[in-house]
Amino acid sequence: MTNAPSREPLPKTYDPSAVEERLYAWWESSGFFRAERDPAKKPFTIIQPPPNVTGALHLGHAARVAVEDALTRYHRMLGEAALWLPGTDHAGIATQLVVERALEAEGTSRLEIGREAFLKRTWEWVETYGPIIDNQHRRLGASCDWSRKVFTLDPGPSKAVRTTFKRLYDKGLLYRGERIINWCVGCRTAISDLEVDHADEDGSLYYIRYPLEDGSGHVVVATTRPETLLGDTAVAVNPSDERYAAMRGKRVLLPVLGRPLPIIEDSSVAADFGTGALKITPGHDPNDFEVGERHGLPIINIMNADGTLNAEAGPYAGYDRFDARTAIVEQLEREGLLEKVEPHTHSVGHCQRSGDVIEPLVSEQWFVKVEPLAARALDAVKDGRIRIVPERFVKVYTNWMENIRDWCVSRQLWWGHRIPVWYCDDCSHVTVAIEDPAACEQCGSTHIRQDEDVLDTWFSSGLWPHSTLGWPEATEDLAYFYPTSVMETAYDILFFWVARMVMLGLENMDEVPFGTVYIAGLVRDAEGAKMSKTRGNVIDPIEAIEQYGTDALRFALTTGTTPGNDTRLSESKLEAARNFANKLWNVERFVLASLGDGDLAGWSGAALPRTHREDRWIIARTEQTAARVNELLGGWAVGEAERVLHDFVWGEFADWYIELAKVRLRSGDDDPRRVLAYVLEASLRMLHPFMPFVTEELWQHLMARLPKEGDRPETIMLARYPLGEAAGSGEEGAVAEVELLIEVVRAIRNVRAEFKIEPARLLDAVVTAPGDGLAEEAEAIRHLARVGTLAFADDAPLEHAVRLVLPRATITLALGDAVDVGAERTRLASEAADAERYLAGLTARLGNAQFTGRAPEEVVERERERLEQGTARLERIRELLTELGG
RNA sequence: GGGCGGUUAGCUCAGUCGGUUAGAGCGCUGCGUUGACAUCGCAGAGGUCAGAGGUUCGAGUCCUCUACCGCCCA
Repeated sequence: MTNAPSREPLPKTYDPSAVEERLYAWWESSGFFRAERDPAKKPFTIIQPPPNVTGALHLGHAARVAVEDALTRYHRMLGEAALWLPGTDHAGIATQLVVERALEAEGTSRLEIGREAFLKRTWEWVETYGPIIDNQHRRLGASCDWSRKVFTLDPGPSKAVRTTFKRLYDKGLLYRGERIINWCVGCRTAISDLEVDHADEDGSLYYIRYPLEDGSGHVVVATTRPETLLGDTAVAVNPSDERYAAMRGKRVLLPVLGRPLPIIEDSSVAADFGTGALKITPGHDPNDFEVGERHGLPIINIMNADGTLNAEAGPYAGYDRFDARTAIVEQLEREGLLEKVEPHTHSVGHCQRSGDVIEPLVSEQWFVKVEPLAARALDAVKDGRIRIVPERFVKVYTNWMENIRDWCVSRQLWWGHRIPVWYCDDCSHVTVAIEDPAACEQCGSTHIRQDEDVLDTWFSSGLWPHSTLGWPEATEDLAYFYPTSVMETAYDILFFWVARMVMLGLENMDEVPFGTVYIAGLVRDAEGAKMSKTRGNVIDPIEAIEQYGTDALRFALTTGTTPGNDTRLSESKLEAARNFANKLWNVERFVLASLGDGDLAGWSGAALPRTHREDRWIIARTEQTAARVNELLGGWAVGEAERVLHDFVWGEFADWYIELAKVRLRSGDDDPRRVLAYVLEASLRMLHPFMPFVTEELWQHLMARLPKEGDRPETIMLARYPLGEAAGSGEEGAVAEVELLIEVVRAIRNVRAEFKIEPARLLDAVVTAPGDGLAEEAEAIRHLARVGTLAFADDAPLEHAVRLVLPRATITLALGDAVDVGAERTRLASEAADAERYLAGLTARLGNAQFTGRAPEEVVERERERLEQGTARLERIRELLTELGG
């Protein structure tokens, strides 16, 4: 693999497709991405949030990659041992559903082919689709260490899962119990509270009469789910509810089934909801389950795993849950037990994966007792060991941690980490082990069966920052790279993932998993809608890359964005980013063409020419930009750093320095050659983390033309990031002079545009300004503002001329007959009015003793200078008005 | 019900410690093929920083309230 740049001149426009795959292959095969442990270096570690192994990357992933890669490349260029560790997630439910769907299309099912064949089939699927993700990452330019890539089901992470399970079990933090859980009939598994999406839906509130057993009347209960009455084991009222005082101790008869139910009193019943009497169904409602526990009520489960009713439902056994509701309501109506039906909006839980309505039901599952884990996780954020960016998410995190409930971790799936628990048929002992046991640890019987279920996928991803580095083995990687530096992820998985990593990281490692959590926003389409396949507004990152280039996509996704806020991606943003890459390309084309054959020694900084103010100005601005960019990146403000770089490269270097340099090069001044090389090379390095491909390509071409100075690595990836330590200090004079020059040029161009002077016509000008600075820039002014004869004098004739009064200079432009004295007078009068208003404000401020006394010295000083300069300018405008007879 | 965010130019968004006459991209208007770039250049228009009150010498930025939009949790 060679990356020798061609000697051909660069094409007129940047063509990413001619560059990207070649450079990536070269980087990868050269081992530039590999992180080496080096005690002399500071480690910088990012563990990549593992995407679903069978999925495809979407723009959200692309945005994550853009930021993580930028941070990794930046820290690598700072000389740190930068590790970006890639991985994929087996994504239990999602993957199993995909394979089940494929089986369904073939007319079979997982139950038909059995567990072993199903798993074999799923592994085949993973092997087929898994590499897609990796290749998409390569297209995105991800500089991750492929040699360390991990999959959640690899032996290492699997052992980490089992080890964690056993440790938590031994500590009593993992238990098996009958609890009410969220059951998804589509996925046929329990899911955790977090995997349930709640949506308000229009339903009905049914008022049902439960006759009193003694025949003395009835109690009316209100419910949104009448079919669950089949599982009722009580009716409850609030003890302070006088309406029901007479019912105390009585029993009612359950409609349909005729089962007698006690009337119980529980303070959790809201007297103002419905009738104040509540049916209690401990087997199918989370609140009722708690009421049932308090009152020792029996639990009746009326439902099968597929959502049909079981034998407990009596006449309705075998009915689908929704059909049962209709049928039962009809029966109640027939029997006169349905008092009324009111429209009612209530919150209905749906499975995040399948969309099915969730059934709360009682089931035996494994739970993690999270309270003790959460307490430590809370402290880690409160005491600053973990910093969340942006800070407002601390509150969200804290609030969740403080109200946490036990985590149901068993899933009735086949795809995933099988629960490392074996039940003994002989003595019923439960054996929990890291290695598969051959016999019951208590009685030695070989009649043991492993738990059928697998663990929640988040259980394994919760271990990710340490399991990927080798835990539970005490590897050198773990010792060196843990705790990791930053975890970047979108806010939608703050609880799912970040919170669990903190809890489990602290539990296993006794140390936080990362120092910073960088919370990103979501990527939306141009209209602000969430991208989704059903909505059809998904932009495929690979298509965007093919159309605009990887650098453009990355730049468009991240520039001007801010952590935690959503961003919109549109064609126009992609175009703007592509144009910027092309601008950079053409800046280099100009620089290369300008280098000539002369001696360029000193270009890299040590011996740069620092005599001409223009050179001093752009060198200072380069340093200031670098300092600013480092400051911003230190505060994780990636988007703002990119904007600063964009504005510097385009708005200062290309628009002004290059245009000024052209003038000097034409007049035989060689100094700009080295300065151009220096500024461009530094710009490429500064931009490299964000636009890796175009900067590498241009850097290689540039380096081929420049004498070797200092350490020159093979790749820009390993070049040192500019720090801008000098920050342009001592160059304030040069900077101010060039800024004045720019003002003068702009002012003249403005007049040319206003008066519609054709470009070919040169204007004569007289400039009045203190000092020699502007006079030395005469050539620049003449060329950039298209001035013919340029004189510097204290005075100039006003006839057929326009006079521009700038804060630090006055320009008199000969315009011939185009000048209308009346219009000039009006223009100047309005400028004078503006200036007066401005000066009045300044005078008032400076006249205020509170201001001069309390404001910092430099602020007051600055205001004084403004007042002085503004006053001088106003005087000149007034003189001019007098001259014009105004 | 509790919490969080947003409201800044026609559109999409920046704006870190409170300190110029508030910025960028896109769009818009006018001019333009001067040897890096028309994926471009030059010039310009466009803002009561949602509203009200407060703190401060000074508020887009801090505090309180209100309105609308969005999200999270229950």
